[in-house]
Amino acid sequence: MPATLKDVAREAGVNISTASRALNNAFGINVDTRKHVIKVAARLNYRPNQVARGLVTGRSNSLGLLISDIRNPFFAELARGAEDAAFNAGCDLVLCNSDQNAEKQMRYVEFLLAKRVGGIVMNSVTPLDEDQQDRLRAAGVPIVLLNVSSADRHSPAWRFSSVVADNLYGGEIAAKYLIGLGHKNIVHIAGPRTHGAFSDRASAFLKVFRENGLPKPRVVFGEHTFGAAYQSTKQLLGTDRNITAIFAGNDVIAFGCMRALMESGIRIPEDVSILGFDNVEMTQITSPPLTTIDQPKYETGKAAVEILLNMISKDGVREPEHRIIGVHLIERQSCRKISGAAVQDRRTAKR
Amino acid sequence: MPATLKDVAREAGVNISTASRALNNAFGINVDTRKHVIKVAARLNYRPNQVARGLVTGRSNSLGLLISDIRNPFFAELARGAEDAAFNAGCDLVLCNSDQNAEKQMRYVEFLLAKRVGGIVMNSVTPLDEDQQDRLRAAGVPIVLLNVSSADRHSPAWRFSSVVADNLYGGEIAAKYLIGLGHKNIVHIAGPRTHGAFSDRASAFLKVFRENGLPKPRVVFGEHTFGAAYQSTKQLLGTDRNITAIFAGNDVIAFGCMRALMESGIRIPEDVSILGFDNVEMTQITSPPLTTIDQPKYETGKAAVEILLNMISKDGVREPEHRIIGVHLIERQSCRKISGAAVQDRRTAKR
DNA sequence: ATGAAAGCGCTAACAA
DNA sequence: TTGTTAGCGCTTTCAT
Repeated sequence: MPATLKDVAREAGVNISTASRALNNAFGINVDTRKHVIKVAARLNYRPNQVARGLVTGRSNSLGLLISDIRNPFFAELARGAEDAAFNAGCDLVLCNSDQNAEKQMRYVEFLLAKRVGGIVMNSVTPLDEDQQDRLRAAGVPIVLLNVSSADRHSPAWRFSSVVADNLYGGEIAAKYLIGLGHKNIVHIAGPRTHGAFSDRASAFLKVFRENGLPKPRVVFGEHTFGAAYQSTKQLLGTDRNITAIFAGNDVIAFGCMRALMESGIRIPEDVSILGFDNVEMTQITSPPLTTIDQPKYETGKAAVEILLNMISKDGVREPEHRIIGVHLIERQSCRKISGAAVQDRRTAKR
Repeated sequence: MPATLKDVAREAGVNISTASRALNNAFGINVDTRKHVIKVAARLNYRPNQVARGLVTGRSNSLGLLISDIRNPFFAELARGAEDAAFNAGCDLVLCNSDQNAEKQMRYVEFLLAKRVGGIVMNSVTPLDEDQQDRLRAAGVPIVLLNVSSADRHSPAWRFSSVVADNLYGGEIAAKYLIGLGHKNIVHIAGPRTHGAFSDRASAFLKVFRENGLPKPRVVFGEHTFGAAYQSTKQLLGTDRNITAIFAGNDVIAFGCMRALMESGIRIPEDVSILGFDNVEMTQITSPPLTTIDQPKYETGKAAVEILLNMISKDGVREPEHRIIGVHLIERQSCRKISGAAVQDRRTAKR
């Protein structure tokens, strides 16, 4: 239905390849011819068929973004950063929600591969088994991983690029902050243990206690959703009423905790302190505003597609690139000092 | 680099068209031949090139989703509904953030058209001028509009399909609810006036006052962002300290208002009541939990791509399809009764 | 049931 | 500077 290059060429009275050159402003073409062709193209409302172009050039100018769920505000921000970067480079972004489910994730990958996307930004690959990971690697498409575990990243088999927040450092400052506030009965409500970001935060968190000879806090792994966190907290409250602080694996989990606490008539931070992770926009408007650990989400998405684009351009075999995004504590009002405790001076600028 | 159909055919010792038939489980092919071809294809890790297939079949199995900003939780939910529906139909979704900017929106459309997407789900087209709208229509691609104004929808020139929340009814119940609670000094902080959803809510809201001979509430149009709403509210507070209720154009706006109120030491709902719109997940965890008007977001996105898919399948000229999604009040704790007022019994089940 | 051949819309040598 | 030609990887007549 739409006009083709052939139509333009015929209408302009030139050869199809001349028309192609005119429209792609290549060298070696008469200025007037070009002007004429362009005018004809405009009149016919010609739009170059990217599908056909992709077939011959072998490049598809589309990228895949494979995350667990766009409804998670963390991923929404990240996706926006990714999309902006892609758009600036003339690429489009195909959105895929895997729900962190290995089978679904793999189906999406196959899907993207079949579409011949130029590259894929995806959640950590850890839910995938060895076979699946091998197939991924064999596909030969540039891949940038998000939320990789540092453990994975140092494994010799690791050949993908990655961009991750400094979750180890984040877990560490979380522990130190809560300990510094004088809390003794702390629980860490984490996300799925298979998820690099959460496992790193948890292990670094625990490490601080271990290294200081402090009793090991309880850790509850689960889905990183509002509902799951709500349930976990409710359950926790049934067995232990002496908790004074909760370190949530991320802000959404923190929100779920807060909800459960509120419903049980427990005050924040008077009765229990809550510390989040991510610094999602909504943390500013909860009551009390959530103290949390900020990680630049938009920049993470942006960096991921920049690396991807970079890998695509130099399409030889390249060393994978790893980028670590810094995190820092944002003190708001959801954590309180236990009386008598010495508080460290690690106050951070409130943004 | 990846194996092609030709490779499979050669390796299997059959003609390329036989291989094609075998893989597409068409009729008229020997069962054993098929099995053999399939096995070879698997061994070679063959993945049919959708780009090439699209070129010959003329259909691209990708859809475009053009919204203002995925970071808006409303759109994130909607996008998820859209993506799920697309995936179930074997299509992929290209994500585009227009920032509700006409020029950017148009560039994205051109982009999607050049990719020969099968159809586009997009925000209302109202920021676009007549010329642009005509070009859109002329492109001949199925389009489903979101957030259309009812005014637009009844205009004879309107030839696009649409799915919209019942914003008129929403604005009406908002007004009646606040009036019923006894509020006299109400402000409506709306989104952009060019945006159908917001203009409908505002006009229906005002209509109730007009029809009841009540003084017209002030309406402030602006961006539908946290920051803009925060600013508007701050400004409002500078000029008028007697406000008792705010009807926010959507939940994100409501969050911005709440933040500004909190900072000014104004209590919700003791000093001022706040009513939102959308029933975003976070409304449950604000303090107090936000009373708001629910609209099914996931379903909206889902319905939009279903209509799109429907239009694509019957690719003749078809009557545009319009779907209206019901809304209803969710009473939580951000609105209070002004003493002495008669409260209507319009309590709705808390979900 | 299978093969041969044309062509989708475009780019990219190679000629002229 | 322009035209001719050969594909990119696939589907789809039309023969066989």
